[in-house]
Amino acid sequence: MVTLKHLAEQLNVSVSTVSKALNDSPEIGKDTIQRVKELAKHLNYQPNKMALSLKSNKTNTLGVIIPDVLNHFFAKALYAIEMEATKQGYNIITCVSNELLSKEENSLQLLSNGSVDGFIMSIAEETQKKNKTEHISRVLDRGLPMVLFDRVCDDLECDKVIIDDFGAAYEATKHLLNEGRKHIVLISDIEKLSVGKLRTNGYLKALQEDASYKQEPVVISVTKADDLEEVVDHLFDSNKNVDGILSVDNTSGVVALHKALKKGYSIPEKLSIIGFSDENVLVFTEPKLSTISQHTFDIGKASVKLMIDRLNQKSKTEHVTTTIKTKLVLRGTTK
Amino acid sequence: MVTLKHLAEQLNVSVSTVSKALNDSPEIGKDTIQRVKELAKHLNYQPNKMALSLKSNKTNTLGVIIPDVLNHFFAKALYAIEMEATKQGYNIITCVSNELLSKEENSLQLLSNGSVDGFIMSIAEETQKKNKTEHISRVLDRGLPMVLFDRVCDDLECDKVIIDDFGAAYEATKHLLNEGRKHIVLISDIEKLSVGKLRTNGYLKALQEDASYKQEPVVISVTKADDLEEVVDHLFDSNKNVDGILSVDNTSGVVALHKALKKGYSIPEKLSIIGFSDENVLVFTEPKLSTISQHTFDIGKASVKLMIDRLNQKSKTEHVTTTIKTKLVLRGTTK
DNA sequence: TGCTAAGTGTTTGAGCGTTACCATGGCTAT
DNA sequence: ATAGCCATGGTAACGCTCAAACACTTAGCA
Repeated sequence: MVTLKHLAEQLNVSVSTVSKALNDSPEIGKDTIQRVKELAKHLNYQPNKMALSLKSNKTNTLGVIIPDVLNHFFAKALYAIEMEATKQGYNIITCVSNELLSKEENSLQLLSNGSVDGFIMSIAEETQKKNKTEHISRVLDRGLPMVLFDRVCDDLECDKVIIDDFGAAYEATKHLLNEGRKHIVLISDIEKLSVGKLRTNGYLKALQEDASYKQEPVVISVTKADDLEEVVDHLFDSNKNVDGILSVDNTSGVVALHKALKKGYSIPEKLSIIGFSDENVLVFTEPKLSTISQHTFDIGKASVKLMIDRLNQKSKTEHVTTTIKTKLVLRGTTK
Repeated sequence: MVTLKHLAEQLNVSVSTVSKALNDSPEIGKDTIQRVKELAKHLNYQPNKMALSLKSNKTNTLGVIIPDVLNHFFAKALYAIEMEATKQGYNIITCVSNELLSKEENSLQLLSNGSVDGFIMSIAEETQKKNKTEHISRVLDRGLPMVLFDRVCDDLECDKVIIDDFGAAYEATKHLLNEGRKHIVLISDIEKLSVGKLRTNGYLKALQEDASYKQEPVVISVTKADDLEEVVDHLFDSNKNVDGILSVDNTSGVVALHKALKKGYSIPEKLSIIGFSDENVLVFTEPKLSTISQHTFDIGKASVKLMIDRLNQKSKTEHVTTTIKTKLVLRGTTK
């Protein structure tokens, strides 16, 4: 690895002259600057990142902790974060918590040693269930900025990027009601998460507000351990007259659609289905699933922006919560 | 941030005493060690990563460059890499090349400044098409180790993790032939990639070896720009008698299955389909797609292992290529 | 003419947080 | 006394930047 010292020796000047020359300092003569730069280019000199970070106490690196890369939502968020971070001159160190509190604690711990300038994260399922946040507060106390996205925690004082989960589910349910649906079932594999609860509440509220809706609300909660297909089968068995399904997670809408088609429901004539996701699953369904689009890319991008704003201003301004708009996209599974 | 200096001041000992105490040096008295450790724990002291890296010229960080996080194969590989790296005490800096040569060059360049101890990467599509590898050689020349996985390049002297693409496709085609299929079509959206070509060759070889197979081989190549569904429609139109489909990429098998069902083919009686992927898409199909399983998790894990082996031995041993076994998993779309 | 003042281009030195090596001082045992 | 051991302190170095110091030139003025 070629260092300033090497350059300095070759050019018979001091290390700091080389340093200043490379940084275009006005203190240095023009010809010297040129000589230095030429040699630097020729030897393919790269300033050592670690030395820079040590000196400046800035790493230009963000820690990103997501619960699950195999979940398309998080993969896309990660993609957006990586894109935006790169654009802004930051690298990202990625950790996957695997929905586990312990891994989350571990990752935060390990990266809080000057490895990163801040964290962008979405909280693990276990963490939300147990409602443990000390590990996060500890990071915050150290003065490391943090942006939480999607799965946030109201108790924590930091910047956040969320969507209007309640409103989105409310609007989707409203749409089904306006179609004249009389037996709308909600299915969710995220009922334990903050976002899941909010979406369920949106559904309940919409039903409750509609005086002409007679049916009791039906919330079907699936856990990771359950066999999703079995649950969906059971859904149809125990709700013979179902004419609307709202899936508030990534995948159950697709499964419900397949099962419904197999059972001979005519879609969207007799049964409407609305899913909750980005466009990833569309290639897999026929007709195309109507969905609430989360604009995942914008969520990731906004998270990075908030982080960089925070890093650029040491003055401790109020914490910001950005809400990304969702959009109900009607395709083939709604009237 | 609490440093050795802080601890030293508080304890009225020198910095080097603290350093040695924390590292359990036999030079230091037992009681001192204990006093130091207690305070360190109490103040939540963390050794500064940057200072350590600067000193030791080791970062314990790996650069991971993948073409596309939204592709399930790469997401899973990334997951495996992250898991294994964490287990071995390494962090990963993730970059997404987006299948672009320029981003790949950029990422390698930016991280070759002492940010990482080595690279694990899979080559971008554009890079493979243009067959440009100088940016990779440059990294290798600098002495940074690199492990290429899946999309490799034979010209580069480094460790590699691959699967037997040729053999896997050959075996799958053989299976279709053994079922008595007489008109087997291959569909691929990765025909431009090294792995795609190998798989196609496996298919061709199997057909060629079967004297009783009369039909000309049909290779349908889809590009990103094409509408996959249209192409599949066209496949069925122009191959009325198709009775076997081998999809050598991640998604086209699922689309083919859907279209075939819609067109009324009875599967697997009249038509067999074999896809090429991990288990991710299964939840979306009915019947379940038979696939060649790539053991993506093992690929990621093996990549990290190779890298760490390489890092732990400075003696320049021969470069290794690990081949991960594939497995033909027969489910609902084959007899 | 001689001396200071100001400017120019450079070097020196300290410090970021660590650790490795060497030095020091106090003690005991011969 | 002095060799030998123990516990600790001091220094340099990793690669970098920044403030301060230093030469050396030129201008300004008595």
